[in-house]
Amino acid sequence: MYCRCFSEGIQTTPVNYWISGLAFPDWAFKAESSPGSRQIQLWHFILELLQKEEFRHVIAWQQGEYGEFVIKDPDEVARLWGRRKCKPQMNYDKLSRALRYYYNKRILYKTKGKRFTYTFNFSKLIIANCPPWKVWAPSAPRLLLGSAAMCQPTSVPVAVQSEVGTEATPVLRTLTGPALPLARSLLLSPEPPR
DNA sequence: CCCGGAAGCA
DNA sequence: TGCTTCCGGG
Repeated sequence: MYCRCFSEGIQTTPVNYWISGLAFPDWAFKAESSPGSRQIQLWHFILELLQKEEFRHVIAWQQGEYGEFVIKDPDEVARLWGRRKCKPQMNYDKLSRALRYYYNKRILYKTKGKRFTYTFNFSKLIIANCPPWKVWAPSAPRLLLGSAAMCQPTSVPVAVQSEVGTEATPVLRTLTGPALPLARSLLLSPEPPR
């Protein structure tokens, strides 16, 4: 039977994604970035929900750890995910199992003690989806601390891209506002907490 | 709730 | 490969 649920729920938005007001590289959201599967990825979908204000009562970023988010309405998130994937029997139990598979892939980790709360590992997410032609040569001087810094995100503030080659910490000092968290995530997170 | 093994599916 | 489904266990 033909499934038309793709047209329902959340629409697929084009370019320029924003997370809590800061730019996020568009290639990180492209399904083509993940070889082998052109289906929508769960982490992609979660990011999509988080990006939209109309779902703030369902899922939202949490103050505190950067990348930390809370699923305020697990049933609704599962319903929306099931709609997108044409799996009407989806529920939070199954969805959370899929999220748990991200632990070993280091895309997500659980914030223990906090209910329905997970944290994105942005450095892993970016390095895993950064196209090869945008990854700097390994022979290039190790200017930054983390492996994610090998990437050159397209939508990151110009100040980061241009000055990132000199010194890391002065750049962070010059950055203000919402750009800071991403810069910190990229520059100061060599390896995420296990 | 949260975890992760196991099997199955496209 | 990236889930989906099911489930025993903590």
